[in-house]
Amino acid sequence: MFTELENYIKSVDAVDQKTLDEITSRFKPVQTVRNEMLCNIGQVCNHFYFIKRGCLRLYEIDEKGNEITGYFALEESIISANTSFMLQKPSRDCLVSLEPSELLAINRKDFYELVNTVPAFAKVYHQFIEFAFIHSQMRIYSFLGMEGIDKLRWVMEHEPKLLTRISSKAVASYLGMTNSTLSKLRAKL
Amino acid sequence: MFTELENYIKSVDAVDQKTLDEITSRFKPVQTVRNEMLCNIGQVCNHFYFIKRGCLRLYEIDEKGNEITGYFALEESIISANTSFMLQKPSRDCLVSLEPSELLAINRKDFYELVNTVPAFAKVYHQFIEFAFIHSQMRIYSFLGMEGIDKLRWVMEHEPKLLTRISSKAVASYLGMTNSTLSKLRAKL
DNA sequence: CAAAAGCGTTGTCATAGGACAACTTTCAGG
DNA sequence: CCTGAAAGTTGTCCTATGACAACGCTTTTG
Repeated sequence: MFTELENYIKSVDAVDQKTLDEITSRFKPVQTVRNEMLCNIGQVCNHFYFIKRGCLRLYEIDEKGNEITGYFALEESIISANTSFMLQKPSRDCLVSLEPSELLAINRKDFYELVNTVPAFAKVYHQFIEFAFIHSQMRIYSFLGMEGIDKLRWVMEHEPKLLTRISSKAVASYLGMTNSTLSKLRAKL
Repeated sequence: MFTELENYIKSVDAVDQKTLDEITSRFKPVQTVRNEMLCNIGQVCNHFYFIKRGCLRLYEIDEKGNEITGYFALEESIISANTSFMLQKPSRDCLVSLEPSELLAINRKDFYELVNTVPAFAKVYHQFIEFAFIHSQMRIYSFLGMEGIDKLRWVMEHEPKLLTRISSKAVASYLGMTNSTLSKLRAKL
C-alpha cells in the first residue's frame, strides 16, 4: 500500500519504520479516472497528493480562454494546487489527473502537523518546494528567451517523458504555444 | 545596524530579542557600488543577502548572449543566487547590485546552522522560498501566454516599482522582450 | 571639461508564430 | 466492434516582435 511513498521519503532522509508509519498513516488512497478534477478553479485546495501511478496536471485558464500549464507530475512525486494550498485562497488553477491514477492524499491539517512535528517530513516538503522553485526558474530562463523550436528541443532533452506520455495539446500549453504551432515544429525536426 | 533585518524577521514570526541577536550576529555588513558583482557565472554562491538599502538583480545569459532576468530584489527582502546556493553547484546566474547598496550577508554554513537550530529562522527561509516559488509560477502563467503590451500592463499593476527604479533594459530582460520592443510598447500606452 | 561609453528612442525590414479553417486520425465509451 | 467527439495535422493569412541601424541624451571616467 505505502511502499512507493515510503521509498520516496527514504530517498530524502534516513528514517526508521515507526516514523514512516506515523507519516503514511495520515495518507488515504484515492483512485481517479481520466480527466478527473481534483481541485477546480475557485476551490480552496485542501490536499497534497503523492502519485503512486498515473499523471497529474496543474493548469490555469487565462482571460482569452487559453490554458497554461503550471506543471505536470508523474509517479513517485507529490503535487497539489500549491498556491491555493499554501495561501488558503481560492485556486486560480485546476488540478486534474490526465490518466486513471492511484494517489495517496493527505489533508492540509495533517500535512502541517507532520511538517511541524516530524523533521523527516519537514525535510521532504522543504526539498519539494526548493525543487519546484528551481524548476520554475529554469523554465522562466528557458522559455522566456527561446524560440519555439528550441523550447521543443529543450523538453526533448530535459523532460522527454512528457512528449511520450502527455497529449500534444497539454505539452503545447506547457511550452507557451498553440497546438498547431507545436505540430508544425514537430514536423520540422 | 540590524533594525531592518530584525523587523523583517519579526514580520514573519514572533521572536524574543535573544533569538534576534543570535540570528543577526551571523550577518556581516557589505557595501556595494553600482553594478558590483556579488556572484559571477561559474562561481558557487556562498552567501545569502538581506537588502537594507538598494537593489539587486539575478540574471542569466543565454546561448545567443541575451540576458534574462530571474528576478529583482529591493529593500527589506532577501536574495541569493538560489540555485547555486541550494545545490552548491557553479552558478549559471549573475547576482549584481544595480545601485550602491547596503547589504547584510550571511555565509552558507551559518545560514543552514540557523535554519536547523532556530525555528524562527527556518520559518523565514521557508516563507521566502514558498513566496519565491509562487512568484515564479505567477510569472510563468502571466508571461507565457501574454502579448508584450499585456506583460507591460501586468508589471505596471503588480510590480510598479520596477518601472520607476530599474533601467528599461533590465526590465525588458525580465519581461522576455528586447529593449527596443519595450520602448515601442511604452510609447503606445 | 572633454571624450567615450551606454542607454533609450525610433525607423525599416524580415519572420516566427497566432488565428482560423478544413481535413484526417485516434480512441474512449457504449 | 462502432461511432462520435476530441486530438492532431496542415494550409493560408496577418500581425507582433526580433534584428539591425541611426541618432540624441545622459552618465561615467580620465
